[in-house]
Amino acid sequence: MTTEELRTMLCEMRVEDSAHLLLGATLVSPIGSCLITEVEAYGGADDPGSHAYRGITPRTEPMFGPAGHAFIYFTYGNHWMLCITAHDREDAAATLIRAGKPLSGLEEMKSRRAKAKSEHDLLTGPGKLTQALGIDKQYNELDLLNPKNELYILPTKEVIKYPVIDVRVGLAEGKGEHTPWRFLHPDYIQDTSLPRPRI
DNA sequence: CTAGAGATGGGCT
DNA sequence: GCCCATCTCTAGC
Repeated sequence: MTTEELRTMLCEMRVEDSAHLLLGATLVSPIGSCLITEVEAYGGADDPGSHAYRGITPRTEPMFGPAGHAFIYFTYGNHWMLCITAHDREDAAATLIRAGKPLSGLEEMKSRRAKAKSEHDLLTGPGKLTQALGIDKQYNELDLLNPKNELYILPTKEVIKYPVIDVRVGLAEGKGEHTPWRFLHPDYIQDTSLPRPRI
C-alpha cells in the first residue's frame, strides 16, 4: 500500500476501520520513528465522546477537514495529543495515536522523556508519545501522507488481521464509554498504554 | 504491583 | 467556573 492508496482508503472508510488500518503503520518525526501499537477512533455528531460532538470550533476544525492530516490538541494542562483525520464526508472523524514501539531515535526519545523509568515507558501513552517524538501544535493540520513533510506516516506492510479490541480510555459516563473503538496491535500488546486491555 | 490524588492551562457547556 | 481522549508521584500491599 502506498501513502496515496492509504489516503484514498481513509477518505472512504468509516473512522473505526481507519483506526484499525493505522495499527502497525510507521510514524516518523524529526526526532525518531515508531511502530503504531495502539489507536482509538473518534467520530462527530453521533459520538458523545468526541471533541467534535458539539460541532465545529476553532480547536476541532481539523477534524472536519480532509483525511490524512494531523489534528493536534492540548489537554490536561501539559499534554499534546496526535490524531489523524479520517473520512472526507461532512461529519468529523479522527484516529488518536495512543502508543508506539520505538524504531529509531531511541537516544533522542530517552533524553526527551527523562522521567521514563524504562524503555517501555517511552511511548506507552498518547502524551508520552508526542513528548518523545517532539510533536506539538506546530504540526497541526499538516498532511501526514506526504513523506516530504517533517512528520508523516508510512502505511503498514500488512494489515493487522486480528487486532485486540477494547473500549476507549478516559471517557465519562454517557460519553460513549462502551463503544469498542480502541484497537491494539496483538504482536506488541506490551507496548500499549494503561489501563490494560480487557480483551 | 495497584489505587488515588495533584498538577496544569486552554477551550467552552 | 468546570471540564477534560493524561502523567507522575506517593502510599500501601
